[in-house]
Amino acid sequence: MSLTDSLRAACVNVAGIRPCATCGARALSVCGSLAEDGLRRLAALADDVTVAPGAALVREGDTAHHLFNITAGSVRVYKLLPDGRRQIVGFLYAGDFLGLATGDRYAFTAEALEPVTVCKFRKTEYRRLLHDLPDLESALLERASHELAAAQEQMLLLGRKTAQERFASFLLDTARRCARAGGEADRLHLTMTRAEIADYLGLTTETVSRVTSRLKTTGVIRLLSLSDIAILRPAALQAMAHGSQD
Amino acid sequence: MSLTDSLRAACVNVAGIRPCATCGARALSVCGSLAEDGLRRLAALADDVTVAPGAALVREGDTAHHLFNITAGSVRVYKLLPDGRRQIVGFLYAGDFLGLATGDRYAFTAEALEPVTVCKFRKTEYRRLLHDLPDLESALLERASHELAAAQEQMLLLGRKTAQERFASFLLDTARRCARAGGEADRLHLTMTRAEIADYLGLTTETVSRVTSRLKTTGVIRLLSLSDIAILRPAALQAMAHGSQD
DNA sequence: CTGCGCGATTGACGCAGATCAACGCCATTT
DNA sequence: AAATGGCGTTGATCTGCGTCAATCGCGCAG
Repeated sequence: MSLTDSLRAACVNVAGIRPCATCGARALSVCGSLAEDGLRRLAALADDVTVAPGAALVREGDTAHHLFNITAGSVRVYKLLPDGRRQIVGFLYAGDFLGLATGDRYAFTAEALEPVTVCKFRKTEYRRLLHDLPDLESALLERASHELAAAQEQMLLLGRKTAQERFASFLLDTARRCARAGGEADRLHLTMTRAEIADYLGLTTETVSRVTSRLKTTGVIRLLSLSDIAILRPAALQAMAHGSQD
Repeated sequence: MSLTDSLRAACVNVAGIRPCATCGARALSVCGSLAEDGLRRLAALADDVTVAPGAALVREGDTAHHLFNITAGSVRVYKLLPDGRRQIVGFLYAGDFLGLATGDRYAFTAEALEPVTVCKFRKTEYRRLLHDLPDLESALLERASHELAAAQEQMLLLGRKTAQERFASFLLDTARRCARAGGEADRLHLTMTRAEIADYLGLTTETVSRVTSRLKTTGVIRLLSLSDIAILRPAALQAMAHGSQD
């Protein structure tokens, strides 16, 4: 792995490729806050890495040496209880930052759902750079604020919403993200399995499946395939997500 | 209220009182990162406010004009569903910062549990100050990271833990906080009601009460009063919190 | 094409925790 | 001291979702 890394780094440096210039995730990411000069300094620290589906970017309990910027693909971030119960605390996509909620050690595991590419940074170097680039630090703080607000919304979901309300909220969130990434509204693509959705929503796969069927038979959504969903009645879904009856 | 505020502000300025110098919360707070000069500039923006029990610091949906630093007392932060279901997303104590997870509008309500004192800042002014005081911004980012990690831990609790595991986790967290605030380990003081604990843990008051009784009869804890608890078997509580049997 | 295997769906049943209800405790008021 | 009211506890019952199990459907290897 470190061999692969150094090969890539070498490639980037030697060939003089400037990945940031062509990076589709830049506009969505904290890097978007940086001017030419800052971007160059950031790029000098970045290690461009590809991760295969199922492979881990970081593991819960490991010493937190690195930070990541997702540039393509999607990632599951989760915590485990000793007996194997899993809570997925978030899914990450292009533009998302991984490692904000990190102290000395990672408190979560992050694994690729699809082929993923990331910009990988050494934490020590990144920290030094933050000191020099206040814009980057502001952008990170901004990002952290949003994540915190999202986390609080998820606590409301996990603590107080019914299965149907949870799933409706999840579909709307996902649709919003897909739209922001350039998809059409009322259309969404899932990169994770039912089991992963369940572990994100604090449910079981069976319950996720039942709720999906119900939304299908009531004409609120339509399944184009297992992983592609059309929202037929957005208002109804919205109402459900916020706790109105059926 | 704005009269009270201006009187206090005047008092601080005219009488030359420097509340930071005597502030018990400074060591616990982001202000702790500031040198003499930065602290003076921060203090110049601070409005020292007292809030009565039950009164709101901020209300969900209001335009987010202010940020707060809790200097004494405790606060409940919660979100509501339209039908009244409540999720308390956190309790705040001396040294805690309120307003990190804030965009244009507050996404939560914050109310005093006890008499509370805060340093209140105008968001616009605070932001300008952040620009000049990178140490403060770093400290805030650090704080946001910790909060995010805590939020993820709470998602694990809400999504995957049993009632007993949730309550055990809550007791340990609270005991740790009490210890950090100068109390003895294995002893804790609750500033909230059973209903508030329930709304924090995604349970009902009845379930909180039943679990408390069980821990009492199994000799894991002892109730000195309704709001003061001694942990008799910390290891057992720890095991419970992480999901071991009984 | 056929068989295999994994993920998704559907059904039957059970249980942890919610709901409903009664009561206890204690502080405050009159 | 009696009445009031808010909070906490305890018991009986109910239910949403989990658990267990069977089946389906689709992609893939041979």
